[in-house]
Amino acid sequence: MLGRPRSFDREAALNCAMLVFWKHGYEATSIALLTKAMGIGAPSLYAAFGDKRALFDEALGYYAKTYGAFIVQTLSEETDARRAVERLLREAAVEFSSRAHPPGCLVVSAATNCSPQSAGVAKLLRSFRAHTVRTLEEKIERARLAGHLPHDVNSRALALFYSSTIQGMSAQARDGATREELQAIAEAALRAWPGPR
Amino acid sequence: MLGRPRSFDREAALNCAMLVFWKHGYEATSIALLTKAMGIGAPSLYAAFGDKRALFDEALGYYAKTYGAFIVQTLSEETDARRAVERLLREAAVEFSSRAHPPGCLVVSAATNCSPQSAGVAKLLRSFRAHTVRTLEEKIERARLAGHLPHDVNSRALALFYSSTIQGMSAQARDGATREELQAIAEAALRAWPGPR
DNA sequence: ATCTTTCTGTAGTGAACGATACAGATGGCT
DNA sequence: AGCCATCTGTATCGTTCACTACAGAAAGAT
Repeated sequence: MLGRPRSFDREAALNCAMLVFWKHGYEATSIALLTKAMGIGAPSLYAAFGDKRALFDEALGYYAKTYGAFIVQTLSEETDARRAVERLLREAAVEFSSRAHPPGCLVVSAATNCSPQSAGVAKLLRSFRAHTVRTLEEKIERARLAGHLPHDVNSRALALFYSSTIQGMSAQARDGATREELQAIAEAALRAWPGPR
Repeated sequence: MLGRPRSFDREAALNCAMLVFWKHGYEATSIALLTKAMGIGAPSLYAAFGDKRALFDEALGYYAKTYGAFIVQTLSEETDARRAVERLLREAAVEFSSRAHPPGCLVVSAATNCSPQSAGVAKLLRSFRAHTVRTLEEKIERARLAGHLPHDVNSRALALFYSSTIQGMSAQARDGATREELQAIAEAALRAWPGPR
């Protein structure tokens, strides 16, 4: 190691940047807003993270490993489709409404309003969401083939419904919904799980 | 009438502006993008509509009277709560996925990513959505008191669930969901309507 | 036909955007 | 202690932002 050492905690700064992106979204977050929240100057930001886009990509990765980890974990740990969806929705209700960080989900809400020149960010997040839908769909399809679900269930449609529920819960959280309200939404959505009526 | 008459159709221009706001959201829509889409110069825009915010407000009102009218109409015409929700979701599925205009709902998606200085737009749209939830909640509560629903139904929670479903459908439409997929989401959500299982 | 009033196009306003040049500060290394 | 690669703060880059001053064009009123 040579030269003057960095005067700030890189991970702590990254965490701060992520919170700002989470709250305002990619485009609406200015470098000035970031440097203020991270407590560093612009040159330090660029030296440590590249440019705004690279910082966002890294912040997104950090989100996936921390606050968004419950989704990845649930999808990998829960083999039973019904249990996976239950846990996904119930944990989302708690996570999205936590006062310890911005409401909702960064992957859902960080790039819904995009000008043409930063369409790449919207595309990246969309691919993240598409991956979640696909994983959920496969899980449901396996359950259907195993006979845990009626044969006429449309796996893709069901996966889209619960993905849409998560996006709706994120939107409601950003509109100020409380934990109890999000939990009620989750339970209502779970009533739509296929089965004899 | 005195002076040189306006060389463009004001309502047609307003319609174009609305489509751009619908597609990119309030902040990500620049004046340059607007003037290009409207086919007029910046001074004409400012003379006819005021400033960017006033233009957005008027575009929002125009949206409410045209593409978004089905929500207002459904909420005013359908007295039966169940029928209102069914019609809301089924018409939203068709409307949100139409190729004749940007996907999703302008009220849901035009100001989700906002910098602090245009928080007023986000607040305005949020109040629109809150009004919808309240109207739906009152309709459901009346149905519950009339005995059309189990007594232990939480009217607010159910209204939030279907509002959340609409927001989720808008998000899915923007992610590229087809009409059939949105319809499947709507039907799934309708399975959550309270009743004996 | 001329006047008057408004609109249109060019061209440019100050401010904020993302991103940097530069010089001085800093601390591990020899 | 002195060296030197790297970081930090100031001050600024060119671009784009929302917005407008100004001059010429256009048509109803007379």
